[in-house]
Amino acid sequence: MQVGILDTDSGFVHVLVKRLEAAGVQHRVIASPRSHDALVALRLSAMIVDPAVLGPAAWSYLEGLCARMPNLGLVVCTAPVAVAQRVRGLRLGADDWLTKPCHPEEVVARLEAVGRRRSPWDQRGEQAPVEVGGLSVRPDRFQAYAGDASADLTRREFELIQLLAGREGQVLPREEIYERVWGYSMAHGDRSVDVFVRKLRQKLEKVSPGWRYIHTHFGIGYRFAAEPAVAAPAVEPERQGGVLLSA
Amino acid sequence: MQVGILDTDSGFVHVLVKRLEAAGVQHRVIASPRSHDALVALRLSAMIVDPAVLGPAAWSYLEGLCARMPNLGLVVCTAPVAVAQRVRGLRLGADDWLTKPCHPEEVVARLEAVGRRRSPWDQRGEQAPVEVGGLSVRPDRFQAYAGDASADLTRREFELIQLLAGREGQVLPREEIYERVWGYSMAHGDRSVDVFVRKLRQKLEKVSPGWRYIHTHFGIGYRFAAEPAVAAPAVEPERQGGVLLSA
DNA sequence: GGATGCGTTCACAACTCGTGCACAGCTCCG
DNA sequence: CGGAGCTGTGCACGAGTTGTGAACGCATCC
Repeated sequence: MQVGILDTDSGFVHVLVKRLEAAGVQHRVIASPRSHDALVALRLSAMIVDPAVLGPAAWSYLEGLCARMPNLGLVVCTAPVAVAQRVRGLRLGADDWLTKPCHPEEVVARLEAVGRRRSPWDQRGEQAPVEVGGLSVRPDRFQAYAGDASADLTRREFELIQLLAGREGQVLPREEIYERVWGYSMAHGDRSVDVFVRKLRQKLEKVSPGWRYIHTHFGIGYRFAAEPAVAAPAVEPERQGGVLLSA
Repeated sequence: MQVGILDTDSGFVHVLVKRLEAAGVQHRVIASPRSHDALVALRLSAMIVDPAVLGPAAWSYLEGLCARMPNLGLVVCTAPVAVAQRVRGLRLGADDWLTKPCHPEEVVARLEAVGRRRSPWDQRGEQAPVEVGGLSVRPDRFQAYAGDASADLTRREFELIQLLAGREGQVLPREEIYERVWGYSMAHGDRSVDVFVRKLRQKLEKVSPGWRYIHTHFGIGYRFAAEPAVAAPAVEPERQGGVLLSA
């Protein structure tokens, strides 16, 4: 988990950093506000923010941040403010809202609590393997099995197939896939999803030849379902024409 | 989201319940501690707990709860305690820890923040499938089902059948169909609706042979209704058409 | 420092879907 | 019964979407 700290209170930041180090949490201090794109590039899992740093545009900045990176864990840490402010922040998308002075140990604990919920695939060891149509995806090994064949999966590949197989039969729009796997919203022209679908198809083809698992829905996204590859399944492929009428 | 409230502070509970009602959140008050199994049966998404209710076994009770229901959002709400206690609770698996007195509005906001993260794929409001005369159109799959046969639908096809089937029995004028599905008004001489009706008829015929779902009303538009395809043209049961035209 | 593996981006090929058109078949009305 | 106007159907084109191979940057590991 990579945590970003956006705050100017150097004393607080210093103490916090020491705690994070003690807890073995990766982190980086962000001295001044940055564009959302710049933050995306940092690949953060969570952020600790004091909106005071952001000046008058704080609310819209936070709102934009939550829109751009829906999977970012956001812990706000401010001087005492009215309840209404805290509620507004939480409604906006913040995961927690602490009031200074706060104990760094508690900040870390809350950060971990947020992270625990944030991305289910981080706790993959505890997740039950997904078993669909003769294929099983094992979270504890980053592998896909079918019979006695198996394929190693990279992190992205694993997250992608985990998401797809976990929603067997449903068509997942590209945007949703991107948000859930990558953690932030898709930029126009981004083809990463397609590329990883291709990689997965290649690996699955090797593991379980003659079967097709990831189906394209043109203009929408992808759907996971175990179906024989070539032989025409009951209704699926349309070979249009009078055949239909004569049937 | 079904929320459980486990607390004996009746004043607090009362105010909280009113807030939850105002926010339209399903909830139920749990007067006294129950076994984990009993809680599982309640199908809660989240819980608000004051561990004071639990007596000396509070920690182990909470620990067991988190182990038994890892997906349960857990918001703890106590009288002031030491930081170490809060940290312990959060580490144990609690998602948030509030100190009384706390504003009910904030409790609800934090509950929602927890729910937002809890399990991302539970919260996607799934559109209900349209079920008409043995045919079901599933919005989450972009498919039409009848029995065990199914057909993939393209976006336009799906939107069109969704509209028609959603207004079973009604005759929809071409212009209205066009405006609702295409989003803008039909140019003179545009035959797109007809073409897509044809495509849908082909696919539905294959999914559910012997049935006719999309009926033409000459000069007006189309009507969706499940009717056996009549091979015998002798006695036409289509007296409806004339009625409609004369009306 | 070099090698390897991963994620991303790019360019081009292949494909799908939506649409317009032409013609055939049908319905309604006089 | 015949004609005008709708509707059904097949075909083909083009824009936009997706598949695919390769190259690049970056991090990690030796």
